[in-house]
Amino acid sequence: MLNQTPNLDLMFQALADPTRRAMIDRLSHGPASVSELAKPFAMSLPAVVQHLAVLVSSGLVTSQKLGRVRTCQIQPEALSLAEQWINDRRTLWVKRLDRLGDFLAETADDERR
Amino acid sequence: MLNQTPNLDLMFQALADPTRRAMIDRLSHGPASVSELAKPFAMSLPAVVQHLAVLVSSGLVTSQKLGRVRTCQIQPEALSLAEQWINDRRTLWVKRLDRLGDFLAETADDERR
DNA sequence: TTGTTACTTAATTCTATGCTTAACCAAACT
DNA sequence: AGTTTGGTTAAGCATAGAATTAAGTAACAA
Repeated sequence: MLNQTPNLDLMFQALADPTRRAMIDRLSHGPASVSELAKPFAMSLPAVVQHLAVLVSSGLVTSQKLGRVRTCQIQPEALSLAEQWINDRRTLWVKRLDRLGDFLAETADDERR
Repeated sequence: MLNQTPNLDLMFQALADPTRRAMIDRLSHGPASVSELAKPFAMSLPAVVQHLAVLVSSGLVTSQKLGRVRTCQIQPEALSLAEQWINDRRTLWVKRLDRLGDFLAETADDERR
């Protein structure tokens, strides 16, 4: 059923487009139909739907159709995954800086003796 | 000096490529030269340098040349910015869920009376 | 049943991205 | 001085991405 296997390539690719980020922004306030999502944009409906498809296949958004309206919502676990990846790398770098700081402090300490 | 004005489009675009994420991963352990960065990859040096250029113009990485070797390092504030964007949207969604939960709990409460 | 709404599909166009090879430059050895 | 090392520049190519228009379907409403 789910073809939204979360994948960092697809997720970051999806987030790289301002239209798609605006759509996520909208969805962060609650679910929306395709035409609701499309309203703020000066582009054709098929274009919006293509953007939506990118978001869905990245796993960041899910959607289901009821009658003739398709409702979309954010997938917070997927967002979390992307967030985590960045955080992990950033944290690693900061920890390394800390160790470097310790080392320099120690060296300065040795100098003083 | 800095053409790395952090820009979400460019940052997420930069993060969307596995080669570039691997480069960031490498740099999260400490600075590296261009050829050090290139070593793990089965692609030409110019290709690696092009990836590096994407990272630099996104603001995620900086580099400077000393003699003939260019040293690269991660820019954690830029990473932070991307991380923040995701976190803000995800958090908004979760808060909305909480309010919805409260509402449903209240409604159930009313039912019981 | 006829029209309108809410999408969906398909074909096309144009630009951007990721890669390659070849040639070049300048610092550092020998 | 000559060579290797580390990186840069440029040109070209193939694939992927963002948009368009036109035509189609299926649900609901009058």
